[in-house]
Amino acid sequence: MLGRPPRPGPVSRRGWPRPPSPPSVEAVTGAVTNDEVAAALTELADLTSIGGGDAFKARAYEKAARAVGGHRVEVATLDAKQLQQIPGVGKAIAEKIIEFCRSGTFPALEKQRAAVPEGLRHLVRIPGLGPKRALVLYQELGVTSVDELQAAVDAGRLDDLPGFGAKTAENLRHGVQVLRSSAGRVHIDVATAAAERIVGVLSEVPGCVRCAYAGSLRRSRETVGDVDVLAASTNPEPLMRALKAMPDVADVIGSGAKKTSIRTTAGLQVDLRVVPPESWGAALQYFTGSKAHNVRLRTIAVHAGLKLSEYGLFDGGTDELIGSRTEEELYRRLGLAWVAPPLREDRGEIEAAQEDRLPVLVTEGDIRGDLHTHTDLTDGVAPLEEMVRAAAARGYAYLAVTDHAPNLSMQRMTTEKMLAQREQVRRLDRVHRRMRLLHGTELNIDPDGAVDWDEEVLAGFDLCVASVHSHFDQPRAAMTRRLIRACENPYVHVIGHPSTRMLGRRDAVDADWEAVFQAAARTGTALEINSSPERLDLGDALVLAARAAGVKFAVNTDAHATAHLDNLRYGVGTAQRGWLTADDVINTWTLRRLQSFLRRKSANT
DNA sequence: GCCGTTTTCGGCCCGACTGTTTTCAGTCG
Repeated sequence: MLGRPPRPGPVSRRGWPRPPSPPSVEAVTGAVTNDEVAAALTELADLTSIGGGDAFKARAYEKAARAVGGHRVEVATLDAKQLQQIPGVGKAIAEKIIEFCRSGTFPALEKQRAAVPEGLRHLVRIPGLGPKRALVLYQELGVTSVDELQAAVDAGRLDDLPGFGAKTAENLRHGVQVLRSSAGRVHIDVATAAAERIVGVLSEVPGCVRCAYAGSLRRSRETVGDVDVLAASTNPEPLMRALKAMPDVADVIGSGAKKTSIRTTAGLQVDLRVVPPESWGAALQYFTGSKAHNVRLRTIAVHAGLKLSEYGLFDGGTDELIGSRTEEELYRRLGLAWVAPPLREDRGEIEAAQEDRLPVLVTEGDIRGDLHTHTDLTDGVAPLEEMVRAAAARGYAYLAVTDHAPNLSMQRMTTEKMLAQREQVRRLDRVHRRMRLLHGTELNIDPDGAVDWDEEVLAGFDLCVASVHSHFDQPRAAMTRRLIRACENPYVHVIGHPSTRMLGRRDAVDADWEAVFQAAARTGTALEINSSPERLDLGDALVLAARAAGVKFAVNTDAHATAHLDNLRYGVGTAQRGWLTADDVINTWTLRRLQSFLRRKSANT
């Protein structure tokens, strides 16, 4: 299918996670998750487009992958007929899914894997490099990995390649850097899923007194390099054995009496430490970090004539144990209130804990509704009724449906479709007595800061989110003006994913954030904390700055499927890292207070 | 490969930007 590259040699297969083959124990026993099926279909889509296959076929696989990934029922439990009820899944894809659930792979996937070097799939993750040019690089230069691309760029081997000019080479160089800077780190949802699975298994091991994950994951960092799992037991051996025996362990990096390190098939490193039950609090505190926070704590201990380690808090002179069983005890003995893990970054939390003025952080339970969701009217995968049902099942008091507006033309939204949806929303609102449905939209902020539709149409929405979806490279002054003008629009209530960063793929836009925050605060425009694990936008540092400027926030999921509503926890984690209380977050408010905020916006500006 | 006020083929996500060309292909959202 592909032309042979001029430079023969073994194809590098290092570095990229791929579903286990032969199938894992889980796959054979039928416990294949929707995410795994979606990953296989996505891989097939990628390989198809890179291999120069039918673009529409690739798109069909992609669409099916998204639908499966967001499907509320485990597809492993469905038969062919039921599978074909999922939009985008027909006879052929249903067969592939069934075969995948049975054996962990299927013939079309294996055929593509054999035809396309695996590294090429990773090449197209470089911003600005798509399947077409990745294929050219492979066929003409034999490039099959990011490393080889970097070498080819550095050696000037792209210069003679038609269609690759100096600017392209420079863009690729920068793209490789962006990709590299995220190397080895995984998104928080992947790490959380792995950590919870492991904690679940280890907690069942006889002799396990306590088990939890610590590290940056417990602090709700946006990405994590590895997962730290902590267990308390007087008998570590069975715990170590249980971890090494888990089905998705790819290799054991090291294993001893106190610590075992493994790498999962997804390429994630997991460190398990087992401590005596009486050291639990000290160990949990120590392994949660951050390093900077712990350095401060140890300094405080030393000044008090004490010594703090992962084994406990000791008298500096006599080495007598003063405390070690719980974190609360340790902090109290050091004269501090217990500090919630997301705050432990040495960003003022030590002083606040000493003076007993730590914020009461917003929690997932405080959230009363989601203000940014999509349906299959635009690029979501679930129909309106399903999204509404799923939100109601979460016990929400309100839900805003905010499909894309016409200016994002790929979504083919029209005023007619929007008005028809509004009728549907009003009708459903009468059915769901306990949950108020708000009809909203996600407007597109154009390069000048203007948005879709005229005032008359905009005035008909209950709530408008407005977001940047293009022209990310505008100079700082223009981008700042653009965002401020969006804030000044009386119909814009929330700025969606304000920095537009994609973790590991795209940097935040360049703007004078201080000026933007002041505009948001002045105009009563909330800034979103987008809970998608690929965004988490605003990020914690900007949240801190915005809060200081008096900004209010909306922690939304931007759900494109019912399952995405569960991503809320990650947005809340970021809000906590930004020191936010429930009062800072408008979607913790009662419907009445929220509506008053929305109305005041129009009056203010 | 999916889908259908169209019933079995022919369309499917459209428009803009970028860098490269000299009229356009590739990429992105």
